[in-house]
Amino acid sequence: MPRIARPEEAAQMRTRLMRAAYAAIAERGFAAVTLQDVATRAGVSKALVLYYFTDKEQLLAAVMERTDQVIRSRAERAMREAAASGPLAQLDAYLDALTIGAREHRDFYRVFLDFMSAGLRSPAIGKSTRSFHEGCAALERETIQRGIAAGVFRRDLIPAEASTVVRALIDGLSIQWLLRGDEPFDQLRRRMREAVLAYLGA
Amino acid sequence: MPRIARPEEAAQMRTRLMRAAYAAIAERGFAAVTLQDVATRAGVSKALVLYYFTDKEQLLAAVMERTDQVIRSRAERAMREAAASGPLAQLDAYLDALTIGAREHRDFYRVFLDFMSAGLRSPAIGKSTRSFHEGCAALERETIQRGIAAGVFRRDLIPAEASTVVRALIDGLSIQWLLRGDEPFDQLRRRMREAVLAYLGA
Amino acid sequence: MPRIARPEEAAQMRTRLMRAAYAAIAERGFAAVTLQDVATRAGVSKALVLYYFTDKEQLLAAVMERTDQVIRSRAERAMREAAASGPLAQLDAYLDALTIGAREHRDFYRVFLDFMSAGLRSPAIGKSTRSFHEGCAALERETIQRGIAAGVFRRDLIPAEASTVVRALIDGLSIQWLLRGDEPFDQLRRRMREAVLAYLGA
Amino acid sequence: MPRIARPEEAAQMRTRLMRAAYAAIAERGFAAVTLQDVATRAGVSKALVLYYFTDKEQLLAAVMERTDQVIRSRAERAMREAAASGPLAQLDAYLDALTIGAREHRDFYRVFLDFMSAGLRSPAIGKSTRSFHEGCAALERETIQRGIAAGVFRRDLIPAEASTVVRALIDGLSIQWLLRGDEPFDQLRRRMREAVLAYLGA
DNA sequence: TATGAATGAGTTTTCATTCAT
DNA sequence: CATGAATGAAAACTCATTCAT
Repeated sequence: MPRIARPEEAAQMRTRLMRAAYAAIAERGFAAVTLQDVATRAGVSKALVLYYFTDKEQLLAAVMERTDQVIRSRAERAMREAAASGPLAQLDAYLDALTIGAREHRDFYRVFLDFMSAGLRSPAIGKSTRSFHEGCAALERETIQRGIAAGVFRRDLIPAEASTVVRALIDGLSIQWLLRGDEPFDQLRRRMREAVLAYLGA
Repeated sequence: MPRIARPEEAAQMRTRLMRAAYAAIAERGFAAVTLQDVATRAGVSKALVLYYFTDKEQLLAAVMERTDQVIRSRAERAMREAAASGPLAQLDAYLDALTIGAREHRDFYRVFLDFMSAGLRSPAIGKSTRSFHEGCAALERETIQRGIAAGVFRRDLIPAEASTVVRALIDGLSIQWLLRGDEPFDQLRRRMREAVLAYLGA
Repeated sequence: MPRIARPEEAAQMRTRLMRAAYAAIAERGFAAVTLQDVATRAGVSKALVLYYFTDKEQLLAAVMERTDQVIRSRAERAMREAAASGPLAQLDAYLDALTIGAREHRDFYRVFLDFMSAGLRSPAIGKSTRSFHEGCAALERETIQRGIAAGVFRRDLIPAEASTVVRALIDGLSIQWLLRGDEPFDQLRRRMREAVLAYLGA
Repeated sequence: MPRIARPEEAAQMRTRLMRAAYAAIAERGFAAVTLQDVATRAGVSKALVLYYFTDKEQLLAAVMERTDQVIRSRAERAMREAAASGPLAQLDAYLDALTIGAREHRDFYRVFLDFMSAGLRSPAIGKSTRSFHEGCAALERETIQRGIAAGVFRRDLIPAEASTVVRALIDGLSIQWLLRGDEPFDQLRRRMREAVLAYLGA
């Protein structure tokens, strides 16, 4: 546990290590990642990883926590910026924020898939994956409510239910795209948008 | 690689080992499963596992392959039996066949989540997860086509696209239910049915 | 331990297994040979090997014992047949009998090298390698004595010493030939003959 | 694969491990040596052995390589020092350098015998045993040439052939001495010297 | 702060050997 | 006689973690 002499540099190093770990998980899979992988990728010694994170589990939990924050705040910002343009534009902005690039999306779902699985056994990690799901659902709920109010979505939707369904579509379609391996990213984006809009009755 | 003297007993033992492995994965996770786990659960020695399966990877690949077969053939049978009762009944039969019990469903998605992830790196396993997805999609496509023809589903659906979406709903909702941990199983079933029907425009 | 119901067939099977073991050692090396190797090569089950030989060590000891007998009796016969033609012809006959073919010689020294090493730790095997060395030395001694008596070899030779040296030449040159891997077999035979004759002062 | 912080200490540890391995091979035989043996003998943990050597094969290859270097450089030095005293003295110096003690010689040929055998299947090890043989042959060749030039050895010797024969005598006699187990070391030395001189026609 | 050195606990895998049929 | 099934013991190797510097 580092005594924080220079807090900023410490935070930088932690970020560097978490990024290295994220990349390592995306490439080799959660279970196969070793501290050596992370250290090598970050250009530091294996021991340093455990200097900044108590143990491997803590590092990995921090990775998911950070991933949750990064992705969700990007989505939030996008929605805020599109708030004035109406529910449909806001929904598009949200979906765009979650699918910014093929490489990024592939890496994210590789990592996320592993974390969801790991979260079933590790409470610390489970907390972050749930936080991500719930955070996203909250954003979706908001847009859905507006859309219902604005009359662009079906009247009979229950926002809490519908947001769960929207989330399921995003996860489910992304996972299939990931497993297929060769499907164009644009097809995923189009399909996701259409499915969500169809479900919402837009 | 045993030369099989009594084929039936050999098949029984293989099944016993695959079941033990399935249970072990559901409980401890794909990556954490050891041959010892499997052996202990099956009540045999560690070495016997490798007598029936060349190595750990082969065993695990066989587990996913068998799981694919078991689940899919159950779904197929259910659909065949409901074929006469119309598309809606057939869809219900299909969904019921995929959600026969809380315990079973939880175990299946725990295992399946892990296998999807593992399949990204191991071709042998990837083959089975894709086979499962494609097999299910084929069944869904069939029902959707009938539903469109019978006028109970939206006209503008493209069966190949719609089956992908239905699959996404089933996977996505199941995963969320799994992660939440405490949600009643009936709620998942109801939500799944409603979401699918809403999407299909029934 | 087989109760010898049909002694001849039992002996045949033992021979078959020893031959298979010999070939396996030549190919894979003494240490790497498994009972499965031997069984597969002999076309029988692994368990049968241990039905005819108490354990692996016994089998291997028997292999060396048999090899000793086969090679030495061949050399003896050759020498007996050449007995009338004088010491030089007898020496040639002896050397020819020990170097009947490249393949055979390579296999024999591969196996013999391993057995010499193994004999350092296993008394049963050591007995056979010593027996081979001593048996050969006896044959050599005999010829040397005749050669000295006939005046074709150096007078100052002490047969017991000289036979040891001749044996060293045969072993040492064969081992070098084996290690080099690509040297023509005829070169070994020529060199061996010349070295022996030079040493004996012929 | 340690990045070396203190190169000297690392080299010391590597040497310590190679010595331990050498002793283990001499005692238990190449094939029977385990990493645990080596570790125990070196007074370190099993894992440390693999910290310094990628795997068991690398360690063993390094042992033979080092043995080759140690023995050959001793022989070279001895010959250099005796260079002024004439070919016969140089030959004696060479033979003395190769037979410095019963214990050492026994260990060396135990190890060497195993390595020769192992070198037939492992190229890395074969390289070292060949290097040893060739290096020794080169030294022998040199002395033989001088001896011929000085008129103390037979005129008709071809140095390249003769060095091979000398090497065969050294190996062959040493192996027999080793197998016999109880023969006085001096007898080996005397016999070796006499056989070599007799062959060279001194 | 940072790291190389060192280790212990665990995992897969191999194989001689036993045993019931 | 012969074999497939089953096992226990041991081996190489991996890796998170600790520690001295």
